[in-house]
Amino acid sequence: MLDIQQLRKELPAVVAGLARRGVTFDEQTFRGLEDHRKQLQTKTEELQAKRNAASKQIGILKSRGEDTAGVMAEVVGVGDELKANEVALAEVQAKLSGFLRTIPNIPRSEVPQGKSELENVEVRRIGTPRVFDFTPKDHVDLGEALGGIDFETATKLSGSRFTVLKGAVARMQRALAQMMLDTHTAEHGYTEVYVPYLVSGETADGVSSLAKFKDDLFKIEGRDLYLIPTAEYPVTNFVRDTIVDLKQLPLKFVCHSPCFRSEAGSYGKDTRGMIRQHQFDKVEVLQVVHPDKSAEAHEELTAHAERILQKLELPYRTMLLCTGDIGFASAKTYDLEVWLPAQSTYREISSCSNYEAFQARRMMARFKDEKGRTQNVHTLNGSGLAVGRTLVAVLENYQNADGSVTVPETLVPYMGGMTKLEAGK
RNA sequence: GGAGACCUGGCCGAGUGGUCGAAGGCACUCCCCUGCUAAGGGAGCAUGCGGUCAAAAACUGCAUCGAGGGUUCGAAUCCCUCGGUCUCCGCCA
Repeated sequence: MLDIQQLRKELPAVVAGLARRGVTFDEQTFRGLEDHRKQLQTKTEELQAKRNAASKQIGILKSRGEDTAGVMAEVVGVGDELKANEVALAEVQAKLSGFLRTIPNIPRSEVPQGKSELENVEVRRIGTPRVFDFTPKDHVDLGEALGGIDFETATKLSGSRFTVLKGAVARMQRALAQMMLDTHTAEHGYTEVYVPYLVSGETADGVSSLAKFKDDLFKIEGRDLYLIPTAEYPVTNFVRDTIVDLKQLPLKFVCHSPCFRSEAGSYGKDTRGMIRQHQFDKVEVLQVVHPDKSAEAHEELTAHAERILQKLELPYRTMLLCTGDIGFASAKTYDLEVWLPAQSTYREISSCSNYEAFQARRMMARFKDEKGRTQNVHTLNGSGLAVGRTLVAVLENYQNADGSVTVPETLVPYMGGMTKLEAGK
């Protein structure tokens, strides 16, 4: 959510900032609602003050045993008038809040202007894609030949966009998650957390706009519960409605969780394989920081995610998303894209965002600053990494001509010493 | 699933219709006193949204005692619904 104070005082700057991401801020509607709100609020509070004063007076008179009829008569009509105003005010405030909560964040100035992902900017490219002396298979062919990926059974159980993993491939997925967790806790200073995979609507709306994105979430029928699309949902809400002590910042959490996405609107996209699934595992890193530190923390957090790719020796590139491709709540986002030889292309495997105070305002996450004033914290998070896609990348990049897959060195200890995935083993 | 108890400020804890945003204590901050890792005295110390204001400070209005409704001139206090916590029974991994 944007800062209402900023909207009141620096509206042109906000309008310009949003225009960069192709969003037209409806000034008319905002001004109309805001004026209406002000008028109703003033009126309502006046009436409340009147009622409060009279009631207090009645209390005093009664305690003295004096007559209260006169004062009573004065407030006779106030109740109804007040009620009407309160109802109207609540309506306007709900509208205003609903309006504001669907306005996306303003991109930072260094975020490049652009319309779509085509205009994202490559920041760096690490590692060189391997040159194969045979035609590399994709993970579907590799996995099925190894007996480790079973889409048929998954489809029988749950329909499309689900996967069953077996044997050493299933273990490799577990190994990847373990390695990521160990790296972020032992080397990067994050605290591991385990969280609910179902969250309330309020929690969901804290990190992003529930109104805008509820079609992307799986909802529990008849209950105010949603399957999390990322651990960001529960973990960022740790600080909802709290005032964090300055000394506690930065908070750094890492969480391994399954993620559930309805993928409504992506029919026909990535239908083959386990690139786009209704359920996948992800290790998410999150930070809650002092506003002065978020830009720096964003670079650091992105480097933490990159470290996993480096350990796995997977070629990747880091993209700075342009204004047209950046997420709703984000002020700046880096995507990490891993090389997939079968597709001869880089595919997103991580997204690292600085939300600045956008989420903090939505969820009332604050801290007391050096001068003792309450301020919103800044929140950041990133995938470190999407485990399913990492498995895909390892299978494809480490495949051999005979269909076996070499286990990346860093994973060997997590695989019980196994150095190669082979069919039938 | 059944029965009962309960939900007040960072924490503990008073308060069952009227000068209550809320006693007291602890914690914390500042000041004073004190020659010793302590004690004493004083002051301050919730959050949100408005207004005065360029802004800060300050002042001020309104709201908030789990959430939402209701009764009332007036609700932390009474009623209803929901949520949560605890205890006992049942059931279960």
